[in-house]
Amino acid sequence: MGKNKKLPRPKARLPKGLRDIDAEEIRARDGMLRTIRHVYDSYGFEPLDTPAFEYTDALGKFLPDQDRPNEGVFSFQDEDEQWLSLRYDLTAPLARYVAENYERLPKPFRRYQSGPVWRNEKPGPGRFREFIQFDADTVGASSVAADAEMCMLAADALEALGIERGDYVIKINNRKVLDGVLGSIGVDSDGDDYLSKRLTILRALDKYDRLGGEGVKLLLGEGRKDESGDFTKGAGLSSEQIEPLMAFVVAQGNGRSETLSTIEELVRGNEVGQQGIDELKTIDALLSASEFATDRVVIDPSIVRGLDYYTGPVFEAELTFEVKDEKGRPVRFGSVGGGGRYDGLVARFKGQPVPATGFSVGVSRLYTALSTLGKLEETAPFGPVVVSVFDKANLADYQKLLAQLRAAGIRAEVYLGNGKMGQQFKYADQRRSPCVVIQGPDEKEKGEVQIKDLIEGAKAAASVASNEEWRSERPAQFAVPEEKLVEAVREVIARHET
RNA sequence: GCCGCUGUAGCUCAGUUGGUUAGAGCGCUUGAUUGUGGAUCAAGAGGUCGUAUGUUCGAUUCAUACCAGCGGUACCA
Repeated sequence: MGKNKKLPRPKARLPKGLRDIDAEEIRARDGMLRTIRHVYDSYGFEPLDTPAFEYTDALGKFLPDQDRPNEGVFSFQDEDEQWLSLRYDLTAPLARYVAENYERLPKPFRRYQSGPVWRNEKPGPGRFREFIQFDADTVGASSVAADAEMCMLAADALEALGIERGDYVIKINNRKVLDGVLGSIGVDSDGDDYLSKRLTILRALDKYDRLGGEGVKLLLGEGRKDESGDFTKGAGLSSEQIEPLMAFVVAQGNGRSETLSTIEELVRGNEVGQQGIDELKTIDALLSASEFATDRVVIDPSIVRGLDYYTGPVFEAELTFEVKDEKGRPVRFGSVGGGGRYDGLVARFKGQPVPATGFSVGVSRLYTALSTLGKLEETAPFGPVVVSVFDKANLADYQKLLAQLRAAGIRAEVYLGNGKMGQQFKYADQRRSPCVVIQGPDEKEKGEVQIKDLIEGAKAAASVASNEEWRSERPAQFAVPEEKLVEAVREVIARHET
C-alpha cells in the first residue's frame, strides 16, 4: 500500500455474510411479517421483544475461550468483563425471559417474537450471518396438543403467505422414537461413548435428503469421502445395526398412520420409543380432527433437526417445488422453518422442569424463495410526486403546492438537488414518480401548474423519433388551475393504478 | 477447517504465445437542448490487470504463497 500523505481512506465494504436490504425488500418483508403476525395472533399468542444480546451464559454458550473466542456466536465483553453474545435464535432468550419472570406469567405462556439473529458461521448460498426469524412458542404445556398446534400454525402461516397447499409440507418426527431405534440396536446410555456416537448417528440421518441412502449408510459405517475429496469419519456401526436405522429413515409411507405402524415395528419393546410413537399418534389424531391432512403435515422419520435441546416432537417446514435460477439450474429451497419440543431449556435456569414447544419461520430464507418464485406482491409501484424547482428563489411557491399534496395524503416531495429541469425529470423518472408538478413564470402568472404524467409519457416516447418532436410535443403533459392540483394529480395516479 | 474454480474500469467481459501509451459494451458525468424524461450524437471521468515474493533485460501474462469471491464438504445451539 502506498505511503502518501493523504489520509488513509477506509474501504467501503460490507462484511461477508451480511446484506443491505433495499426499499423493495423491506416493503415485501414487512408484508410477510404482518401476515405471519396475524396468523400467530389468531392462535392466541402474545408479542414479546427481547434485546439483541444477552449474557453469554444465559444463551447457553460456554464462555468464549482463547482457542475459539467466537465459535458460532458473536461475543464481546462488557466493561465489567462479563461476556455478552448476540442472540443466535429467539428460543434461548425466551427461556431466559420465562425463567426470570416465571412467577408473574400466565402458564402456559404463549408468545411470538420476530427479529434478527446472528450466527458467526461460514456463509453459503442462502445462508447469512444475520437473518430474521419469526417464532411462536408455548411454555409450560407438556401436552402434545401444543406440539400439534405448532404444526397447524406453521401450515396456516405458510398458506397465509401465499404458498399453496402442495407447495409446502410440514414434516414431523420425534426424538424419542429416534432414541428408541438407537436403543433397539444397542446404542444406549449404557455405552461409554454414547453421546458422541448418538450425535454422529443423528447427523448422518439428518443428511438423508441430501446424500441419499448410500451416503447415509457410509456415514453410519466407516465414513464417507465426498466428491471434493474430503473424508468424513463415520459412526462405526455394524451392518446389522445400520439396517434397522436405514429401514427407519425410509419408513415414510403412504399417510401418517402407515408410517407410524412401520416405525412402531422398528422400536418394538423399547419404552422410550413407544412413548414417542404414542405421542405421534396423538398428534396425528389431533391434526386429522382439525382437517390437517397429509397434504399439509406428514410424519417423516428422516427429520432430525438441530442436535442440542430438542427432547420430543420435532418439526420442519419445507417448500416442495423446484425453481430454476438465472443459469437454468434447479434450485431447491430447503427448510424454511422448524421447531420442536425442548423440555429442558428453562430448567437450565430454574432447576425444575418446564416443558416447552415452539416453531420458527426463517423469514429471510422464505423471502428469497418467494421472490425467486415471483410470489411476492408488488408493493409501492410509484415513488413520490415530485414538485420541480424552476427557480430556487420561488421555493416558497413550490412548498405551498407540496403542502397541498401532502395534506391530501399524496406522497410528494420537492426536488432538493441542484439539477436543471431535465435532470429533475430524470430524477423523478428514477424515483418512479407518477408525475411531476411544474410551475414556471408563465404558469405562475396564469395561476396554473403543469402536470407531467411520466408513465403516460414513457409510453408516448416509444413513438417519438426526433428530439425536436419530443420536446415540442411535451407528451402527456397538461396545465390545470392551481386549485385543481390535487384533483388532477389524483386522476393521474388513479389512471395508472392496478 | 478441507477440496475445487475464479480474480483485468462501477457492472459484464475481451486481450497480452512475456515487450513501450491495457480495450469494448453497458452504466456514470458534461454538452448538443439558455423550460422538459426517451432515442441519437459528441466529449469526459474511471484501472498500481486481487496482494506479495520469485524467475527474467523486462511480469497484467509464467511459478509459488497469501488474500478475497463463488461452489462443494464439514460444523451449525
